[in-house]
Amino acid sequence: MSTKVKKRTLINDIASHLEVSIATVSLVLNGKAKQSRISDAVAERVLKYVEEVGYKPNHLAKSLRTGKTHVIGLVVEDIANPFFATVAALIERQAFERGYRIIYCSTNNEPARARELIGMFQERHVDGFIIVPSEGIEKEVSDILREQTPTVLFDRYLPALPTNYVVVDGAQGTADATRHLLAQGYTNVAFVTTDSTQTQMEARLQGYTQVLEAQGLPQQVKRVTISKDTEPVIADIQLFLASNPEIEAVIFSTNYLCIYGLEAIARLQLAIPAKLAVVSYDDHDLFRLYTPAITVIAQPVESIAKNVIDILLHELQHPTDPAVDSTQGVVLPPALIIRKSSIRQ
Amino acid sequence: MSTKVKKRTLINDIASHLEVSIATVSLVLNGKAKQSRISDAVAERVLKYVEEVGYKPNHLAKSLRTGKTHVIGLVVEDIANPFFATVAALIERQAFERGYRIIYCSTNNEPARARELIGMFQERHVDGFIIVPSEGIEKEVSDILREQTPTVLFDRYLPALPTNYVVVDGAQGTADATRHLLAQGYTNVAFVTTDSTQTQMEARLQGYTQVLEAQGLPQQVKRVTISKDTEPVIADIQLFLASNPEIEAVIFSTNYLCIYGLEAIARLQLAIPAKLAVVSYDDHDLFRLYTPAITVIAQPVESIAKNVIDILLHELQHPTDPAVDSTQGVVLPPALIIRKSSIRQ
DNA sequence: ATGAAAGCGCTAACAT
DNA sequence: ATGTTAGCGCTTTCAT
Repeated sequence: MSTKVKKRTLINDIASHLEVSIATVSLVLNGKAKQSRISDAVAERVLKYVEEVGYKPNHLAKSLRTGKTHVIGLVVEDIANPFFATVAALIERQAFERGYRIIYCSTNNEPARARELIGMFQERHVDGFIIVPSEGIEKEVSDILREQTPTVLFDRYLPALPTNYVVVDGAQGTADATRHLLAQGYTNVAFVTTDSTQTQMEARLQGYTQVLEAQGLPQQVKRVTISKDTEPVIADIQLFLASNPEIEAVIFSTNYLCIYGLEAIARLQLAIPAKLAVVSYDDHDLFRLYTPAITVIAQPVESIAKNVIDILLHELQHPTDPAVDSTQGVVLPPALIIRKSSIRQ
Repeated sequence: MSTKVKKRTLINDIASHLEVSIATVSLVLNGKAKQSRISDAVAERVLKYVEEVGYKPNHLAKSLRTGKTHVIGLVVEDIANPFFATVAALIERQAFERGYRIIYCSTNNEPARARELIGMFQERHVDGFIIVPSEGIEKEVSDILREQTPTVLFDRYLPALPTNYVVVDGAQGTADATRHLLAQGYTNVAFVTTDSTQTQMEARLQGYTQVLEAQGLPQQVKRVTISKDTEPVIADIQLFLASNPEIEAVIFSTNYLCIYGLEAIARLQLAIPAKLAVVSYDDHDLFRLYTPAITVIAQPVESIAKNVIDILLHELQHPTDPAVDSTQGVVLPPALIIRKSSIRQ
């Protein structure tokens, strides 16, 4: 005598209880009653009983059969970064409402990990991908494209590949910030960025370069190497600022660089904005609440999420002919939010 | 002539190419070659060819057959909260290394959403659950337990239910912080918390109450109602502080309450710590970098993650007799990190 | 030591 | 209008 655990209700149980075939049940459940000319009476009985016993179809079996999992794989750089966390949350909510689930993972910008995660998502048979691409994963992404899995990149894109993408106009954001600083009377503006050559980083740098070149003003670009260990990053920024005392204002190309930068500035005891004006990319609790509050180039997170999910769901629901390139590239405008850290006193 | 997309390699293809049965291939792939007395020669040929063609078994089929998905469902309060984000990242990494995948979702502390998510994870046949329980989800959790799905709660637990859990000693954390403030000479210490009756919140409050009672000092407890809209929360804290000018120090029971609190304090232009000393739960970039830096009761995130995943994987790999209660409750110590915001000047 | 075959639960083409 | 049945790709028992 074995202690049997209560068994789940199966489609079979429904069918035999109702004395109809399992096909009828399946058809009704999948909203194909009408087109299969199943009588309303039967359809109703099925629906009622299904509700009554709380029958839930086995997704594994369903997916195995249909080849669709209704799961989207989301590969971001770092889910603990508020920018990505916010976009992910917005995407998740919208996808959920439209019947899709999101599974997400962070690459920490390590190509090896990105490859691993994409592979894992493929093994899990995701229906589509949303990817914040690290450098050097062109091959994996093009493999996905070849298999015709709908995919949207965001935050940056891979110029070599014809993909859908949603990005923010980084050149415009930085240019706006740079002009704002010049208008405040700062003439010696520095730009602190990473050593990455990803599209969004290059664009942000370009906005800075172009404005200063046009004005014939000196440029000071510092490229920082990001490591898991935060201390060297802070020390690097600190050294840069200490060795270039002529700098009056600095723009940080990402939220985490600015966080490190604020630490460096605090150690150097430079008053913001009296000794050094500060502008950062991305809004953040810290920047709003810092004393003084930090001026930021904010990215339109709601709009990013909406565009990403709209494009992806459209492709998922209207498969396109791979022969024609129906790829979409969306570029959204950033917004400069001016706070005390960049106002000349 | 249809344009056939390149077909995935199946276990069948492997078997027929190698002219062995698919059972042999399956057995070898699952490390059961030895116990099925398959010749080393054959096993080696299989492994070599599998490697060569990059065969990846279909997880859906595998799961349908075995009933195991090797996926763990992680239900947290808010994945954008750095505390949960950090614990989630640590759990994910450890689980990954041991062959398990994590899918996670935020409840925003809404019981309805928690129920929905747990249901969704069950539909996806997760092998186990890690849950930060909202109030009022005792029924769903006890359903999970009845189905004998291994489960671990963390951050708080459900006293009515015999579950595994990993929590931090909130009473001790708050008591340490309160004693520290008293030692600094502050006698009028307030405690700002939420209106939640979750175990961790009650414990944190208790630590405060007990210390002040023991000293015969006055207590000032403010319970704030959290809403999606941040403005009323800030206003509420601001009003509380403004109406009780005798308060010399305040302890916030969560990181987000303190963030709202800092905003309120800034609006009231109260100097920290000259006019008001501040201590918060959880460490955070903002607290480290704020001027002055904020004293915090830090939770041992690595240890929380390690305990959670160890307990869960143990249960997953060594199913226990449901008749005996082998449930584990782990209580970890917090650490008081003293910074300038609580040092009397 | 290896192979044949029965399912896991569901969908959908085909029969009736 | 409804029922029968062949798989989806894999694991595992049982037979050889």
